[in-house]
Amino acid sequence: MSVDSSPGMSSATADDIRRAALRLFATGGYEATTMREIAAAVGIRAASLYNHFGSKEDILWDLTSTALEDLNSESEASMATLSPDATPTEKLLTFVRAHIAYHAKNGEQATLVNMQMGGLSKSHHRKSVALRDRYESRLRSIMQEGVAAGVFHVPDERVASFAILQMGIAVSGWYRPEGNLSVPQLCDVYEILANRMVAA
Amino acid sequence: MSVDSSPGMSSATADDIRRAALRLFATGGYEATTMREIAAAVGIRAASLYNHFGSKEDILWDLTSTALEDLNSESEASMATLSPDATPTEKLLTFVRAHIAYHAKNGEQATLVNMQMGGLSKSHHRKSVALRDRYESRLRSIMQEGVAAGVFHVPDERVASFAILQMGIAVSGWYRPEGNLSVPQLCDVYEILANRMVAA
DNA sequence: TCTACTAACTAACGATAGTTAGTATAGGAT
DNA sequence: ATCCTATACTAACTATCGTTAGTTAGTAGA
Repeated sequence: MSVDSSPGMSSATADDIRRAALRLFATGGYEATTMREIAAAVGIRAASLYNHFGSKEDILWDLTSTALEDLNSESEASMATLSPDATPTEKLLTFVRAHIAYHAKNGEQATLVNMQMGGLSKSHHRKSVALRDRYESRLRSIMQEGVAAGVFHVPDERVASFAILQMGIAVSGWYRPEGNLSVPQLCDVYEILANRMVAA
Repeated sequence: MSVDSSPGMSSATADDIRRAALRLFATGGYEATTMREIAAAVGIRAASLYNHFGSKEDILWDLTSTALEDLNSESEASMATLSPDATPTEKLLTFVRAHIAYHAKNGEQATLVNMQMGGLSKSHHRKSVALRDRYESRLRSIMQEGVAAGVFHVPDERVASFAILQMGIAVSGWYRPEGNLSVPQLCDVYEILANRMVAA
């Protein structure tokens, strides 16, 4: 028995399972998806899934934790490109650009995180919420910094943060790369909208 | 056998079932909620639910269609208060105010519509999507009118519409009436944010 | 060549889901 | 007083779920 389960090393079959489960969970929901459906999408039998993952919830947790860690690390990597004396506006726009880019390029992962976290065990759910909070608090800090510096003027900094986050998260629900907007163009649009929201 | 099922006339027990199912579906998800759980929340046995609704999906459809019709009718009622020569800005702010008020006051209904429509039958799902599209297209029209009149300046009117819709929908996920923001205050905040998004 | 391991298979288990059948009871209308 | 309807109950059915057991074919290393 091997049961990779860890998002690090993994066989080709485990990756096939991840891909199939991600698509099925995101489109049909975690509870509504059966192990037999996942197996059929991969081309094996349901019992063989247990050679790669310990349980159905293990697959969900694998996908969820990977998605949240990717989101955090891509966001942190973007922010790290800024000079230490960047203005709050520069920080905000950089955050928004990474936020939009992730949600445009990883629609299924984002959908999973935003709609299917209820399928996780209590312990995994707690860890996921912590990762999500860590991500969201980064925007809250930027917002507070801008307000304190007098360059952002928002009626309520908590509400404004949620609004910016959520309009980006929604991108994962409708954006299609084959449409008439490229990802950089989409990021441009949201940079403008976010910038207007905080400017007096 | 009576099986009211229609959102019009209904017994007190049917309303109890609606309330319990709404809460359970919204918090735990449709697929993850069992008929026995709903029944227990009402204080009856699972089989007795079938005196009031034909199936589990019937309950979901009852709640979903009611929610979408309420959303549409409240929005239309708000727009009807405007004079015929109202400006695009007045129309936008009126739409946003009703949008936010509904999502603040009806968090569970909104959550249901936004996350659990996948549990509906194909036919009911089609009707729900049509109702939702009717709602969303009203904002699109306002946006187009404002852009055509030269008073709105948005980088992409489709994206801007989605952004305004979604930042309001998200309110249903976090707003609590016992917090430090009243519904009118919350509407004020979002009026400002939406107004800024379309103003050059 | 023998061995150990991976990963697939078939078959089946126990639990639980939505649902139905049949029955009992209370209250209003005739 | 008696029917009738509404609504509750108990009991059970059937389907399907996630999961386990036991087995087998292929493969890399000693």
